[in-house]
Amino acid sequence: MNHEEKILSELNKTQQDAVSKIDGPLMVIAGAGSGKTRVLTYRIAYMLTKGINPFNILALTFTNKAANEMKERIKNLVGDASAKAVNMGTFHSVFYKILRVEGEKLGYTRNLTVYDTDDAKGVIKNIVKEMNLDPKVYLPNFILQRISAAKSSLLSAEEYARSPEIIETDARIGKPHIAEIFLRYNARLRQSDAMDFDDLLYYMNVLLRDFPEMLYKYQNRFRYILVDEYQDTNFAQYLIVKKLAAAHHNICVVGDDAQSIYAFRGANIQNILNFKKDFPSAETVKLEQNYRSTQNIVNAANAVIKHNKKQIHKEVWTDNDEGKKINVIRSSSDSEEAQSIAFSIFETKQNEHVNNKDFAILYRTNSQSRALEEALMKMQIPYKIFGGLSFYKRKEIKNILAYFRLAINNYDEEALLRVINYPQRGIGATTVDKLKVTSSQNNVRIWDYVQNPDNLDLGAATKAKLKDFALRIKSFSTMIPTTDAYELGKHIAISSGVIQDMKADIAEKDRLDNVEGLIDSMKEFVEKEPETEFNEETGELITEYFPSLDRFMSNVALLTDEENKDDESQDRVKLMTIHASKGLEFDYVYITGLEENLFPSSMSLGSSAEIEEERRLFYVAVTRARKHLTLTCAQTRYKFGSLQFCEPSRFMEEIPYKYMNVTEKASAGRKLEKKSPLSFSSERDKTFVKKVAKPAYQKVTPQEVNLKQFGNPAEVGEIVPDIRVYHSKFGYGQVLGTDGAGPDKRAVIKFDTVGEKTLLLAYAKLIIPK
DNA sequence: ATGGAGACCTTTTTT
DNA sequence: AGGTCTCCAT
Repeated sequence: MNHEEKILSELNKTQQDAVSKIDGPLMVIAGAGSGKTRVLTYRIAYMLTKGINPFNILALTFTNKAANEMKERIKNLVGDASAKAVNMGTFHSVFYKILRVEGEKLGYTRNLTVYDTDDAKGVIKNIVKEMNLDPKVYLPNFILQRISAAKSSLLSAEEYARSPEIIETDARIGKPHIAEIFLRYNARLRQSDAMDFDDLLYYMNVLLRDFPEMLYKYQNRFRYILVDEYQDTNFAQYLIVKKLAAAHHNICVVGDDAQSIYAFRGANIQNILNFKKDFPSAETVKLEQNYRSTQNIVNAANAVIKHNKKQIHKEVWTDNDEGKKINVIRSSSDSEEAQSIAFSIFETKQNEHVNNKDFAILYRTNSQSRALEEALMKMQIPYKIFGGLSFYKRKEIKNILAYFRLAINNYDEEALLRVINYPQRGIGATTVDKLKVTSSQNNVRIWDYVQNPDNLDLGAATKAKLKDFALRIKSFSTMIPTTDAYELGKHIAISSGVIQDMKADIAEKDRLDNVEGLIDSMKEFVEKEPETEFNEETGELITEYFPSLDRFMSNVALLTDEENKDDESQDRVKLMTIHASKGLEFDYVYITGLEENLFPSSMSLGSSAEIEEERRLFYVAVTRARKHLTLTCAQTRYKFGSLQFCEPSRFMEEIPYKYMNVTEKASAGRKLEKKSPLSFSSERDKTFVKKVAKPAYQKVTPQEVNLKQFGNPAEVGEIVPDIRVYHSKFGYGQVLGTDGAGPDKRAVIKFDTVGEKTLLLAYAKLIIPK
């Protein structure tokens, strides 16, 4: 059997169709758990064994996680080299790479910075302020949504300002200056050599629209296009894909309309519904066999999604066992809900000899994670929160990254404003305001004034401080080409005073650890085998390059989450929002907070379209489970610090009772007599409320708890050859030897799972196991 | 210029 | 409850 046949032999008939039809347009409607990722990865592997150049394949995903996972799986099928060479990533990251190279045609440079949502909001806040508008009327969030919606539908700021309908709408809602803000916002970003998330898609469209040679180049480069989660693409994404595929027509889109959960940010289900119109010769393959879940789960999910009117017809079915009934636990309060989940996990682990990592707890909003964390801590169950306050969104990380950004791109104004007085160097709000005002009046970049403040109305001491700051940043900038990312990162962290500032405050310990963690990751970046890159002109493979700070930053810019490659080696319960769980699967799943106004969210009660999106979200949640599903809800919950009464979610009642098993929990764990599964008399509700008691627990940070189970933090002096240590990222290992002294002392450690690493002890946080 | 006290708002979901 | 913003005292 040759390689090709082997690939096909591991698939069912419909999957084979989806994999082997590589020429011409194809739409794959993939039901939940039907092996969608398998089809995508096997399809790419199949193409590679057929001799297609990986350079000509473009695979677009929605999240970094999905891209990494697919890359990993293709590697296992066809080997490292060709897997690496496939152009694979999120829409945003792939187009960012292209725009860094081609952006000069659009007036940007290679140092192009990406502004995240916080940066964008900062810009808007400044503009609202300098226009003397009421910040309560012109809320940054709202403005940004308007701008984002416009850009996602490829409407420029000028077109926005010219459109009578839009102007009328904005006037009607009492915000007539949005158009002006939009114009200034774009100008400000351009001046900062920066793009926001939506710009990456918008300008990619401009590039393909206004530069025929670019269209030609990328059409020929990306001869085979695959798009994952097609139901979640917005207009800008849709049009890029359509344009790129227009020459060769080798486009395969994979999606499931039932799992479209991003309409709120502009995703358009019509894209998948209209695929046949755009590509009349398109074939459609429907994957309907679910390999993931038990019959109970599949049946329940089907019953739920039936309540939606708009959908592509499909019958998802499974050959798997009937499985256990879906558990429903109703608790009196949010903290009790969390406790009963923790207890259920504990019990299941005992009875079925399974691991922590086989469990996932899903919730609608990030704020629900707190109660769950507390309960898990109390029961000593290790856990990991995915998403939420992601690593790269933490203040200390953003601060240090702002230094890096500013060193790379001196015009990055948001980065400049973030660090101009951090750590404090006597450049206070008054000075900064003066800089902002003068800069916007004279249309001069703030950076230029910081470098040369002589003509400004400022005291001599202040001017000296500004110059000093500029010189320092400049000195970082000049080091970029010659100093690797790790060395320069370390240098900036220290000589900017950031490290010292955090060391001064013992309460900043965790933050310091995070910054040191970032610098550790820079060391890894410098040491690891370089990513394969292409020379844009020749298509030639480049594997050797200098691991400079700007390269590091271009890799990090669009990461929204910590790398979690070693997830599976960490035995922890997983906590995440349902949105973040899309595409993943777990043996045991808990869906929490099934209450009206929470899930479905109170924000979505306005229209049936929004309720349907919430229902699809619930469908996604249910179909994450392989073996067993538990639904939980509480009768009271703290919201904004005050106690709220909650009704069970309508979604629970959409699951036929025959698939469920209902448990009611009072605070003492006492079982209550039950009548109908989900209705409670108001009187009983009151008795529940009385019993709500705050558990007495000691407030400890997750880090502390997680460390405690492994041992005590090691002093640098304790690290000697032969001892066993634990590292939060690499796990257990043995010290082979040490080298250097003082802050430069290093240890070579052989880790059980990841092999030998050299760590700088001042940065590595090692633990001596109990 | 800085820091602390108090008012105020928040919660969808993410690249 | 927790974070951010505003105002006032130092």
